[in-house]
Amino acid sequence: MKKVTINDIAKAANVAKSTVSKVMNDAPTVSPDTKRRVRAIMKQMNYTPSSIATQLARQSSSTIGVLVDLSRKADFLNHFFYTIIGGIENVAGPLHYEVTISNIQSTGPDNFMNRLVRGRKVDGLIMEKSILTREQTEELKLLEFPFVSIGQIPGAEGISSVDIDNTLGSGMLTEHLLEQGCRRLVFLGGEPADSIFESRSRGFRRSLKARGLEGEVFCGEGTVAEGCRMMKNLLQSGPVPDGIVTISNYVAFGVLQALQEAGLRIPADVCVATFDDYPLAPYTSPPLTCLHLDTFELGIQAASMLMERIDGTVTGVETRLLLPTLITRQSSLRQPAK
Amino acid sequence: MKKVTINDIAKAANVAKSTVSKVMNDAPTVSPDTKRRVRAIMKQMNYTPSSIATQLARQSSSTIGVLVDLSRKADFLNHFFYTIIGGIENVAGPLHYEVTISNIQSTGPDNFMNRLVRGRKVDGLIMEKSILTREQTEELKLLEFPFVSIGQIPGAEGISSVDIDNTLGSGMLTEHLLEQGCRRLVFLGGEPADSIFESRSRGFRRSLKARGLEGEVFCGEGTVAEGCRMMKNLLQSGPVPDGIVTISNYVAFGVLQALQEAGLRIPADVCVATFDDYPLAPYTSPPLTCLHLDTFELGIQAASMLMERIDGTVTGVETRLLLPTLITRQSSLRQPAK
DNA sequence: TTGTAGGCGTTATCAA
DNA sequence: TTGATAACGCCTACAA
Repeated sequence: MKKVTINDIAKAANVAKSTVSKVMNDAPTVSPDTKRRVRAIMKQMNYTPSSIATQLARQSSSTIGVLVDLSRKADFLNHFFYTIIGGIENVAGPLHYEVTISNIQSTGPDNFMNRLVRGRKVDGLIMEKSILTREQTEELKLLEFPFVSIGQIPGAEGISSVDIDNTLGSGMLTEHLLEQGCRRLVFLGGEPADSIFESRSRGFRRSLKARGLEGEVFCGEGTVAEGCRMMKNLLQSGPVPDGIVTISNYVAFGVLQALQEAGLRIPADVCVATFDDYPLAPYTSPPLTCLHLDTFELGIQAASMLMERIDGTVTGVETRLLLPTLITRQSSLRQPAK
Repeated sequence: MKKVTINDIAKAANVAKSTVSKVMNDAPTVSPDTKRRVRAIMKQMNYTPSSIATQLARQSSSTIGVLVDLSRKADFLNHFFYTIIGGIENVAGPLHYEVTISNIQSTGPDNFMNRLVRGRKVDGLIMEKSILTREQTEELKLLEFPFVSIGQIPGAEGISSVDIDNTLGSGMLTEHLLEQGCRRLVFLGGEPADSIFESRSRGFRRSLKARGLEGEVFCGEGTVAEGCRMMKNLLQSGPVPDGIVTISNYVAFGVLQALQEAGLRIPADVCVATFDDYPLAPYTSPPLTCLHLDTFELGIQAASMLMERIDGTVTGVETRLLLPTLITRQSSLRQPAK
């Protein structure tokens, strides 16, 4: 596979290589005639320009980087990664940008800041909210390097981000349960350190307060086992709640188990509604009422925000919040909708 | 952010830029003294070499491409993508290779073959078995372009690939059920056109035959609903099987539902064992016996095979098969292991 | 409308 | 041990 370069084309077409270059970029200062001729030769010789040489000449990598922490296995990203990447590629591709995945290893001088940012391997960066340190975000801002966070970074101002509107989302779940006649609501969450727990539980409390009600919030590991344990505790101590909002499908699954073991009827005795809509959620017994999060759109928005910043169209800080969708199923439907 | 180049360093250090280059590559023909001096200046001026310029000079992109079809939503990759990428990055990263994800859109002259392969944007390619056309694989072979397939391509010879040993895997599941005393076994699969169905059902049949037994094989869409439907059909027509091997967690989930609705006891009346080990599998009722597939290792093997071919260490065609792991849970354990 | 020449930031090959 | 100098393959004034 010997590579044919712009020079070969120039020779074969009997023109200067600058003319060939102009043809490739469809410059208006080239006669239609030579354009045709050069193009024919390019096709005939099976020529494709070297993207690397173009990048060097243009001083742009035409690549956006997606930074992940591959050492974290049970990540939010784990389940949504493919879809998010799909969304990103969906806007980057048509703009002739490549998407590269980079593991963020802080080890040595080979870290992403040097490799990708200073080494100009990428023109911009997208990452999950919690993988950058404070210093790293500051450095990126200082370098005026374009980047967009997926998920809002709590406490960090001046960073553009896209996120699901978690607070609104738990409001939707909560109000749905209230509409179904629930009055003693409980929110079962995950890791308290995770900012998602904060925003979701906040929406829960706020919705209740708007109706003059109150509800308790619990947190744990966010696993099936933990959801089950938390629910069992609730059943033993104090009055049994009649509506449960959970932070994830895992916790919801544990809750369903605990309730069934206790012989409670769902949704007659207790309604359950949860964040996330995993593929199996329609098939639990009973099927789970879920809040669907459009992660493909999350990727699209993140990438389009980034592209705006890369080409300089937009400079300011911006946060876009996406609306979740409530999907009602049996676990919360007391009077089946018609 | 004004960029400091090799020239700036050369000037500041009072040496030729070729010397600076040598220092960067730790050439033995540079005195330790100047090395120290140049390095100090590089650090002081916060210099990082331009990877693009390096790539052009070295005629290598130091990038491997992962080709996916992002238009296919419910893909095998959907669930394992993150882990596979993790494995790939795990070998590419330390070798200073970047990993870029590319959507395979055949549209126009902007297809991957031109953009990535001919445009030399990547040094090699990894893709899922079924996204390349026959012509494309032939063209890659013709160009002697390094690529590795995840999953064996049925009928296509001369392509290096990594795969789970599916035939062996269904053998493991089948024999496990036989050991538990099952005698009337059935295999419930997915799309018959998918080569995975072929290899997995083959292993099922082969295992039974080795013991002088036979079992029926059914196929469908591979969804929960379809699994449920297939199982119900089985319960109505003919003798009820006492052991079910399913091609995926989805089908298994449907099977569990059907069996429970029919009032059959698991595993007393019917045992269930399935391919794949999704996060919720330990929490179904009863917990599912699964065949765990090490997708991280899949990524590792694919990437290391590719790297061998990129640097020319290995040239021949090779297929690596990975051993799955049987994880026994209640759905198939008649006499609880001690 | 086309061609010439220099630049993008490295690496590599020789001389010095 | 170092330093010119020419690649690498493309883009972009500017000149013809």
